[in-house]
Amino acid sequence: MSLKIYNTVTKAKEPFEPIEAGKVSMYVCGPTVYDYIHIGNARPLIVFDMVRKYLEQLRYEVKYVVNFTDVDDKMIKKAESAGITVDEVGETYVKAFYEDTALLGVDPATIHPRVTENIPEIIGFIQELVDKGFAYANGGDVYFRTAEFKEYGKISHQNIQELQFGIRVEVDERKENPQDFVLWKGAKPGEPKWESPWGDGRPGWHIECSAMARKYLGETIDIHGGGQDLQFPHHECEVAQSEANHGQPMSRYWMHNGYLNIDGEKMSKSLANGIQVREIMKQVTPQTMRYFMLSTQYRNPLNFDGEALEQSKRGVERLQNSFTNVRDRLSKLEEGAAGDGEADAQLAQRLEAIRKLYHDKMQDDFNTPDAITAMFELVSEANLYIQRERVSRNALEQLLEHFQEMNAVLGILSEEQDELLDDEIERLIAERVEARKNKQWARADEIRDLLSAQGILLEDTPQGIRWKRK
RNA sequence: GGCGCCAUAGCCAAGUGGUAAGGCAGAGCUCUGCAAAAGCUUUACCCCCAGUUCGAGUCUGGGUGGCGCCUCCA
Repeated sequence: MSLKIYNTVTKAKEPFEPIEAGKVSMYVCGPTVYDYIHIGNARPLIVFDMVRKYLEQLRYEVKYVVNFTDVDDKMIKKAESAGITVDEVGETYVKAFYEDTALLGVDPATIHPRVTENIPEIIGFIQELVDKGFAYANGGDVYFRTAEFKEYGKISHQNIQELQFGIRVEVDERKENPQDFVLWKGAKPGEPKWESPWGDGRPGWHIECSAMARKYLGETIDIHGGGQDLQFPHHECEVAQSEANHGQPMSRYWMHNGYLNIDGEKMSKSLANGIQVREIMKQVTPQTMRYFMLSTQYRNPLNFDGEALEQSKRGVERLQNSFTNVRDRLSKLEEGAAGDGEADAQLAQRLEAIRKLYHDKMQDDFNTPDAITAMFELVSEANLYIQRERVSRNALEQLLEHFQEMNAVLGILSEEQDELLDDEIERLIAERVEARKNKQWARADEIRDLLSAQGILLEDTPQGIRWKRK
């Protein structure tokens, strides 16, 4: 089996073939840095982090670009209300972005370019469009001439004639056609501005991605991703700009993740149900959040609520217990321990089947729910195996390696080794071992309760005592 | 008005022609000094009605019920 990706443009799963063998260029639209990122931002971040990591697991060299929009209306408004500069707003929330994504187990992209650092490239891009007749200046603004781009509508699958323009947002009278969109906005007094052939101003929203994708990844890239909400108008406009200018596809594959709803409703300012990542992550581990986000296929809608989170937490506990217990069993294994040859052979066979399941599902348009199922099957095998009297070092290591392979992409297990780092606790554990040997059950229970109050759970196994943090 | 998505057990969620994965929760049992962890057992007329087919959650048509987009929300 080979990797298949659902392409929004063709509405079908297509075999993945990058432009250059062994390499993948990937662009995902990042946030406008005017506030802390919210739980809705977290979904594409986690989804495409997973995609990137899986591609890397397949040995692709991935160049991953996520931009920051650090100048636009919202930025300006924020700067005004906070009494600071637009640059300062950007600095603050870019920094916060890195902190918050780290809480989600999301790795930084290869490059995080900012709009304000790419103004010359953006102006150059617009100039090319003007020169080619795909754009026109009017009253300090520059607009894209949608009538000149025949394929306008191919991302959102909208018939341009049927779109109702001006319903939600007023149509600017400087446009030739209502469906035209702005590439360059003339600056109003007090707004951030850059010099351009059309007067002082700043880039429109869509042009930045076209310009930066080209600069960092080339005229045609392999994968372009983002939330479904960006499908129209943002990606539609990006495609129009880039393909009008270059005469070749902007991206071979377009991926869009589904919406994240909150308590069954769309997250919106009017409902005031937005949840900041940094707030919710005070209560949730990265593993639980990723489990939650990846337990539904990325294209489907996902509902965020307390129960879903609780269920995710329990699921992670089962996975984590198994992983930790395998490692514990390995640590207690005496030198030269031999397993049961037949059982080991059987296990090896099962592990291979589970590994295949994982990859088959991941390669089917990143079916992470089924990939997680594969991990649960691994849990079942692991739990049965470690209860055997005779186990082999090799088999235990194999189990751990299979956990780790899946986890490298999913990030739903903590692989950190807990340390006790406390002599008093170690003393109590040792004392309890003695107490149990002498059948002093009252004392044994007392110690267990004592440690439980300190967040240390004790579990008795045939191989000895096992402890873990709550 | 146009375009599109979704409907599977109490909850979450796979499955796209061959008599329904997995997880959470619940019940019972086993193991355990007691626990915990774990194991075993147990829970589905796949929204409705037609049709295609030897055979349909799975394809087609029609309903019903949710939801999204239609210029700056990931």
